[in-house]
Amino acid sequence: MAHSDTVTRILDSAETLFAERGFAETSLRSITAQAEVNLAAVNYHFGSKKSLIQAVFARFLAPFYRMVESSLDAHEARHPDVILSVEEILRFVARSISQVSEGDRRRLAIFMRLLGLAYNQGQAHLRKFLQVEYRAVSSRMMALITKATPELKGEERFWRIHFMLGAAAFTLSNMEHLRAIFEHDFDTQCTEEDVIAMLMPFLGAAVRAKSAL
Amino acid sequence: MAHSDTVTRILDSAETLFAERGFAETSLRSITAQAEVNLAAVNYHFGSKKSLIQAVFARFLAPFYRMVESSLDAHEARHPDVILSVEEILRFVARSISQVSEGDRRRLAIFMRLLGLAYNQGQAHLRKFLQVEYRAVSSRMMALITKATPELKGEERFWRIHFMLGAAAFTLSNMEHLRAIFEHDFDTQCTEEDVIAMLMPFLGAAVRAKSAL
DNA sequence: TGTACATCAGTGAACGCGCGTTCACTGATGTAC
DNA sequence: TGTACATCAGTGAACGCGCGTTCACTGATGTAC
Repeated sequence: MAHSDTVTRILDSAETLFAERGFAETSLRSITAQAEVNLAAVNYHFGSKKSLIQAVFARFLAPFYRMVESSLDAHEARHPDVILSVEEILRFVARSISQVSEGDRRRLAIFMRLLGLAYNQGQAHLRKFLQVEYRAVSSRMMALITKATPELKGEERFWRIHFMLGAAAFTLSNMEHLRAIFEHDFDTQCTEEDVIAMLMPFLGAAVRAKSAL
Repeated sequence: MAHSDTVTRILDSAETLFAERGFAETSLRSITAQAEVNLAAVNYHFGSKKSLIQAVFARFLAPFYRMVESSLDAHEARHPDVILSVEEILRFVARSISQVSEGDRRRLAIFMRLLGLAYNQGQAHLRKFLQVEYRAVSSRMMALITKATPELKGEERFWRIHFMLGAAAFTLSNMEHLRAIFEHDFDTQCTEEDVIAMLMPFLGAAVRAKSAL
């Protein structure tokens, strides 16, 4: 599947529309109409709607993960044996995200919405896709978080990681809508970067909370 | 709309299936088949699928909110002028939830899934329904949280409330799936109550984090 | 250099399916006189 | 007490629509001999 102009235009439109409406609510007809491309071209190039969803995801995730890996490698080469805090780990992730999606805010919303969907029942194909394709990076992240929180039992760490994931996925995937509410309530602008800057100490403090067990 | 047996059976089936699959993925045909009821009965009793969704939601939410209101009233009568902490507020909510959904775990998952959907674009009818029907309770909760966190600026409190909402909505709406992963990873059982017990100190510490501003 | 064939991106129209909704209808129960 | 009518829960079948997918086809480009 060489990246012809048609393929790129389909991916661009799918990215925008998925982010705006979600997956089930976006028809192939609306994607191909916006891309000014023939309806059948999606099935010709991608085979199915499911594969298109995965392709949209992969186009964002592959460079993102490469970025995380290489910046972690660089850091570990410079500072071997240094144990990162949760906030520092999150900052690595956030920096990689903003580098990969530079200039295009929607990509972050898509990524997070997909993450949310992947955890929903009935989207097993996405969950499987994620697990298989990106096992390496996510287990590296898990190992770092484990080092950063040695006082937590494994069970509680599991849940806290998912609480963090939830806060991030919910907030970022609904970013546009939440910002609209915010601007209505407070009559102030608020950028995505502002929100992420507020999210990090929130999660950092949360993960260090005294255990409930 | 008197609560005939048919109405109750439709609501019960819709509740189960919505919780298992989500709203868009659940057809009226599957609901009426499980309820052993005629397909047309949904439109006869509820008018439309949207109204059915709202009715399922209302059946859970109305007693839940009544419970929160009355237990807050009782508490304020016993201890006037006492300022509740965020954890205590959350405990009031959690207690009301488990009292309302007693014996039926699915109801919590539905409630949270709906909350998540309400914040998604394209589900404007749900958002509006929630805002209109339950303005009173949610503004009372907001006022309590504001009292509990006097050191926060309004803007940051707004975002932290939504971070909390996200962690709770994501975790609880995907509870069944997350517990399946957990049990696979750790070979241990884990109840919904256990997860909620872990979530509360997590959120309490998070909301008290030092401001990023 | 010219011809025959293969490959491949893209197309237009149609297919079958499942969906939410509608509608004319039934049969039981209640009400008026 | 009996009859005529109204109300209402529920039904069976169909409607129209939008969906993802398929298929026979076109036309351009590359390749073999």
